[in-house]
Amino acid sequence: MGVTLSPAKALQLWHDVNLHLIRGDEPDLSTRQITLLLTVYLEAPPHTVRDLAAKLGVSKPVITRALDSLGKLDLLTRRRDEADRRNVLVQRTVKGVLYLERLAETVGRLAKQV
Amino acid sequence: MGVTLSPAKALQLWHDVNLHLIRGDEPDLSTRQITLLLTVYLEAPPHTVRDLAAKLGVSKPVITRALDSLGKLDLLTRRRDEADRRNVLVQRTVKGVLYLERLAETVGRLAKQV
DNA sequence: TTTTATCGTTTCGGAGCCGTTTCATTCTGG
DNA sequence: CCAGAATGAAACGGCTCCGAAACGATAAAA
Repeated sequence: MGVTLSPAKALQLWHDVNLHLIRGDEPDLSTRQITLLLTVYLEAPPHTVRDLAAKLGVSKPVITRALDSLGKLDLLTRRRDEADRRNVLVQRTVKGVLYLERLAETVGRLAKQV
Repeated sequence: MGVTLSPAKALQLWHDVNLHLIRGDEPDLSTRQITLLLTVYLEAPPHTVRDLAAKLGVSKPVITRALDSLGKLDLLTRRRDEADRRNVLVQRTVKGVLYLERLAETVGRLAKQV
């Protein structure tokens, strides 16, 4: 349960992954965007704008705009909640799954090299 | 040599650390800025603007501006190279050391919880 | 039904980051 | 000594992000 990571190796891993993200062709996601994306994929639905804003500790417009950006990239999608049409439900996409699979592979591979 | 990290744990770790960065009071650093900061602290000096730009795969003005931003935060500092006054040498600061120590502690602690 | 509350979006003004191009300073080789 | 190369910074235009406040749509309460 849990992985032991010395301070030096933690920094090296953080450096290597970020460097990989910079050098890659993938579009750059902000810290808030990647955290939002991971939250939707790691936690159980449903995900509303309000809930996501609270979980991330940011304002609702930040979520709305991040959903705009991530939606354009097909990494997430929105749907109206028919049970309560005030709500918007945030859902996963195939491209989002593939994106995070690549990210997980990268982190895992670089951790092994540390 | 190296740490084994399953895909699920890699994503959870990436999520947790980014969430911690968002929620913290620390000023948000861009991916390029944090990578630059880590490069200076992990690799041996001297560090010139040109070398750092090449290592990160970005243009020189990106480095110049990142140094402006990180300099305002006292995380890095500039000094003229007296041997070749065209060069600027990027150097570490006490605040930068402390900042990265905190980051390393955070990554290590959250990795243990994964 | 009418009023109140909730939800997500839009608007507004401000700030930061980006790449390209241009520039001043400094060094180097003929 | 002087023309050319190298270095980092500044200027320019474009894009994105941010929080606060105002807004319409929907639901719940009175």
